[in-house]
Amino acid sequence: MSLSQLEYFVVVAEEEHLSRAAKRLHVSQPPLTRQIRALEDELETKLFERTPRGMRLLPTGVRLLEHARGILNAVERARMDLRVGLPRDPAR
Amino acid sequence: MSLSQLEYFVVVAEEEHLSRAAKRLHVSQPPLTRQIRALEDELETKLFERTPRGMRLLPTGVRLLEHARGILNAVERARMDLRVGLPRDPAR
DNA sequence: GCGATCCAATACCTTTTTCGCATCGTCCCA
DNA sequence: TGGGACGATGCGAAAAAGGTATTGGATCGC
Repeated sequence: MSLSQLEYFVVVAEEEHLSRAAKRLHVSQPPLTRQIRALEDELETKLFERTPRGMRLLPTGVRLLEHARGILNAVERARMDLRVGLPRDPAR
Repeated sequence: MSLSQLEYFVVVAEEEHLSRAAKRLHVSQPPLTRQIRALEDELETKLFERTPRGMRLLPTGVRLLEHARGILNAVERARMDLRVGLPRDPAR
């Protein structure tokens, strides 16, 4: 599980569509297919149901989506917090 | 910033020593040097002070350490939560 | 039914990243 | 001043990620 896989996963989950997600992520569709599949393989769970219209989240996917957003937000908070010169508690 | 970089960082911070950290992580020392440096480069901050005895966390590093542990714990919780068969709320 | 269309999946190759081994430079101490 | 213990660096190999082209399959319009 990598952070980019989680980013990919979140966008695919939001778009319910690999090609649109790929466009949003500025990558091509095949890597997305592979990374999503790699995620499913590693977690030993299907995250999406493949339909002729696109990808629909399965219940396990919904659960991962919450986790993934939390993790990515935490990463973003860390980045913000470390931004040079920013004191620990600017209000004090 | 990648999850493995954060794992590396946490262990180096705990050991205050690249070679010992490398042993714990089952990698060799050079990749550790490089990944830590890559992290510092990306965050545009020094995380460790290099001493003849090893590596000592700088204040920014201490801050990142808290974030890193939180993120890695969140990842671990996600993994646990997705483990097959585990219902959402086993108590109900 | 049948071709066109729109999906995701696969094959194949290229590029990027990561890793390990060997070695270096530096500092400290006996 | 020589040896030992650090982290840093050079370099070639291995692994991971990405891109283009293509395939397979389901649906829709005619």
